[in-house]
Amino acid sequence: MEKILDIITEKMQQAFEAAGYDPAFGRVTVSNRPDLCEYQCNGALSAAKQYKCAPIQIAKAVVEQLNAQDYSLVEAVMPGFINLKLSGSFLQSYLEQMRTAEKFGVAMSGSGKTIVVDYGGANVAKPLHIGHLRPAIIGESLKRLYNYLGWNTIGDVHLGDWGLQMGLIIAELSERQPELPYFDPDYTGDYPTEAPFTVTDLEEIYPTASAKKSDPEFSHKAHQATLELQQGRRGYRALWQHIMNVSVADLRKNYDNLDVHFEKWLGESDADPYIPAMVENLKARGIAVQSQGAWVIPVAQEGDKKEIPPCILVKSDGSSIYATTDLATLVQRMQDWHPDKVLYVTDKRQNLHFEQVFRAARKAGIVPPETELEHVGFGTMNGADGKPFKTRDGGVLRLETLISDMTDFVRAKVVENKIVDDSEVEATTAKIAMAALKYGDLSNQPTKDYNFDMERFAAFEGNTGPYILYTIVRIKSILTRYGAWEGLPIQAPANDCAKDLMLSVTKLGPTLEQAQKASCPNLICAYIYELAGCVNKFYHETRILSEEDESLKAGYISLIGLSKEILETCIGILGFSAPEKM
RNA sequence: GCGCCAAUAGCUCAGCUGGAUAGAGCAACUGCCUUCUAAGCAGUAGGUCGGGGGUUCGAGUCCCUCUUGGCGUACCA
Repeated sequence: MEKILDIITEKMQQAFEAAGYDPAFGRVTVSNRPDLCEYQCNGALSAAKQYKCAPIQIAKAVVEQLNAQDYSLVEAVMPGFINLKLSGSFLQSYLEQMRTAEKFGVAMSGSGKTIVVDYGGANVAKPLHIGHLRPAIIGESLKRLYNYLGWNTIGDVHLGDWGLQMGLIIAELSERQPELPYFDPDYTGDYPTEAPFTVTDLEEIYPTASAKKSDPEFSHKAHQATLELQQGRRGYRALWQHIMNVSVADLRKNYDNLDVHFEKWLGESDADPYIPAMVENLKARGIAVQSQGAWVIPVAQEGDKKEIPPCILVKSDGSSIYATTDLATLVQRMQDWHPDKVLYVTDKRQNLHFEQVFRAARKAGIVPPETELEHVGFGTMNGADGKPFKTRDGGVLRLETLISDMTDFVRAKVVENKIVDDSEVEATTAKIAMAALKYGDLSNQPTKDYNFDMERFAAFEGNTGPYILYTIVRIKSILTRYGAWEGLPIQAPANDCAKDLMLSVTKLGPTLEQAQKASCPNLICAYIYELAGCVNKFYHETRILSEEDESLKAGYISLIGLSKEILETCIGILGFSAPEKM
């Protein structure tokens, strides 16, 4: 469906033209003075200079050309604004179209296109910690958004399973248990099927090893192990497989708990087979050159404001680096999936890295010009005090712990409210906790740092996930009492509250479109907060079930039913869902 | 050093290619439950939009500069 703003902008442009002015001035925007009007056009103010006359004269002339039937208000006011209010019948027919259309008439801009969303970034051998929350939540949400807009979406967790961290673990293990056969280069037998460690062990081994990086001897050992692993040393590969098995099972469980699901569980290691041919090719074509002992792809361009270091393809010790695996991963993705777009959701500190990789990928011809590459760099999540999130003893907080803390906090309130049966407490709690957590994160601009404040996010009032859920639950309660409501047609607004609600409903399409364009799920949060506010106001001002005029009542029901559907669609895109009661 | 980003109410944040009186939430105070879930609604109070210049009929928004903070700056990811 065409957006309302486009419809009335078109009419405004025609009016400008008919009045003898450049139609380009006819852009209409949502009003910033809702007390005066619903939509406004400021074009007469801009046009005044060009036509050397008072803006109000232009505005008046344009207004005369507009068809008053479409609006309940059309006026030119000083100094030259054109104020518009839509007519009730216009809104009614627009909403009725939305109600009956596929996906509420939202334009399927991604129809026939494929996008790869690279957003997990979990490292094998490390449990998910607080730092993995944002990529998971934001990535999942963006993926669902693209999917809603018609794209074929492929979410790839892109495990960190091939870099130095693997070498660090192997080196640490070799010091702790040197007697294991994995470390005996002459060993030719089969390796044990059982891993010599558990997830819990790994959780302790990696940080210990990582802390030892400053020790030159250990560091060298870890780098050496990384190289040998990548070169295929048998024992190391076997050990690596153990780490993978133990770790991935745990990661799946944790992502499932977050309701985050990947279509592909590939990792850096899966890109490895593509590396040798890619490197040889780039060397042969002169795209990769030697520099300071390494093979690099120069990516500096004319007009760079800063010096962009070259993209390192092969380190001076012969091993690959994250740029190598990212490029090789692109080779694999282009070859297997032919995406129209590849979207990376990682910490914003990797901005430069992706700039280098993207440039290198273009230069090397790995990614054709028509395939879009985008990096969504999100900000850091800090503690409630604004400082980096740490546990009391200074460690990194596990994601599991964070979720269970949030769950406990919410459960206490659910129990206290006594609205749901004992048997439903856990399921309801889980939904509310997920809403609190995800909405709390997603309602911030992705690029900004923000403070994670559990009490604020899980608060049952204000701009929070639970508030949105509560609004939905209230509507559901009425709809259940009313009975079958799905086919009821939309009616013209009965009062101001109804009209505000209807106007808000029409903004679904523009919101989703803008959120996708800007990679900003927070726009969806802001939208449903506004929509929920309109619903609650309407709910408060209108006796719905006790309305005696059955026809009027049916109109109310139809309107809140549509509102509910839209709210649920939006929270589905954000990655959570509403319970029946709360 | 160079580059990127941020600075708006006591706190956490919006502010859509410059436009009318800078908006929410929390915290504070005040109303509204014999009526569909008060996890709600309505209202009061609170801001030299970091400082200073400039462009413009008009600047939180654009340009310059300064201050403060965060981040990045080839062999970690």
